[in-house]
Amino acid sequence: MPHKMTRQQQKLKTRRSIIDAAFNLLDEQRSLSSISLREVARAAGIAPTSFYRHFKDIDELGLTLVDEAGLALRQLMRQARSRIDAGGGVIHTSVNTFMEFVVSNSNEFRLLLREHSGTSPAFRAAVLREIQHFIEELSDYTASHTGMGRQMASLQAEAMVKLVFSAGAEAIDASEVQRLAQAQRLIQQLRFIAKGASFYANKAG
Amino acid sequence: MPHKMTRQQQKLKTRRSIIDAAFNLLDEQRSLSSISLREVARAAGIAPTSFYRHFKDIDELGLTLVDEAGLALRQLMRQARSRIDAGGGVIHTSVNTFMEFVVSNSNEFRLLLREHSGTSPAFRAAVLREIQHFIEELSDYTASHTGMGRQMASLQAEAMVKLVFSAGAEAIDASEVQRLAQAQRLIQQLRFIAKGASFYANKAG
DNA sequence: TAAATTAGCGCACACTTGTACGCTCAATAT
DNA sequence: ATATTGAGCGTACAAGTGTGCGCTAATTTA
Repeated sequence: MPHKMTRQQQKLKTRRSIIDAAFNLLDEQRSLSSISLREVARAAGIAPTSFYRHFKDIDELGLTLVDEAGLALRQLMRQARSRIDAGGGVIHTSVNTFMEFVVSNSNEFRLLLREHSGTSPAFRAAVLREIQHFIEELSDYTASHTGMGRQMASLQAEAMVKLVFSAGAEAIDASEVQRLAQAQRLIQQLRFIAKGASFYANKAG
Repeated sequence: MPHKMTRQQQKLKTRRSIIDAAFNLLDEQRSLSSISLREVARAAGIAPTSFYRHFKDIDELGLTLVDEAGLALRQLMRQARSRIDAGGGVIHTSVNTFMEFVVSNSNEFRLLLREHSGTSPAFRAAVLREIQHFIEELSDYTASHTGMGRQMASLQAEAMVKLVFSAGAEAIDASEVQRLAQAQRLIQQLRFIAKGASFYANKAG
């Protein structure tokens, strides 16, 4: 029973329920471009026209969702880094953390995955920014921890992130045991890259 | 001026115009789930209801498109193999061939790319089959040409194919010069994997 | 030649969609 | 205490959708 609420608080609460409703609609069968304004409004418990009090478009809502999902992803990265510093292999820890994210925030990850190759240029660009961010941080980490040249580190990080996302795409529909097997494969593949990159770094800079 | 035509020929011709119309609708802004039956019919120059004489669903048409795109991809693979046998590095030749495909069959590739992480489980499965096929052939090739164990070859092939598809996804929206730079990066990354895989293969089998 | 088949069409129907417009009525500002 | 604001609602409309039904006209079969 909410006792009192300022107007702004109430508005924020409604906005949140719109966002949450949209996320819940984004299950394995729906994408941003296939959910309608009315559908979201219905799920959020407001009139269709009230939607406009919060977002000018369905696209504006979509960008908000991408941002939120990207934020969750960045939080994951921080979490992974702290675990690494606490011990445990870099690759192993990162992969496990990532897989946890895919499972526990599956709708968020699905959104990023889908809109990465979706129909909206704006959404694609937004997701790409998130991934670039991801690559950059990993690249910095690698460069500073291995003394590898920046260009090599960047190549390695890009390849790794792409593999991780691909694996995540498969993991999202997989069972627990399939996911574990996939994680093992991924870890080995990332080691290929790490090994190969360090080889070429020592050889040709 | 077509002089005469059997009924079957005429029907096949109409079917083809439906398929072609659908492919043409699948530009950078549209996906299978966002094109409507009426839209396809309009583009094909037939009445909406005539569509049903050829496909029971829009989904049935979708599966046909995925199959056709996959077929084009397989033809590409054959072409790449023949070029390899004629000399030139395996990786280099494969990447160039693939990039050519992405450019000259961009709508087909886009279809595969998009439906790979799309909303329809049936489409996803269909695309996955095509990719698995791709991986398997590369895996066989690697195993027989390097004497590497099947499991290692499979891991390597999977990683390579995933990287290639990721690069293709970026190449499709890129300019000529960007594409060339991207191809260079990809080639180097594939070398990482090849090097890493052969290292682990010699070490632990 | 007569009968059967069938690709393609037009009409109709019940829905869903985005959004313009004007109202209410509670929270805020004056 | 009074005036203003603004979140949320209901109504309405034009446009689009998938698809059932029955017709035509030409090809195929008998």
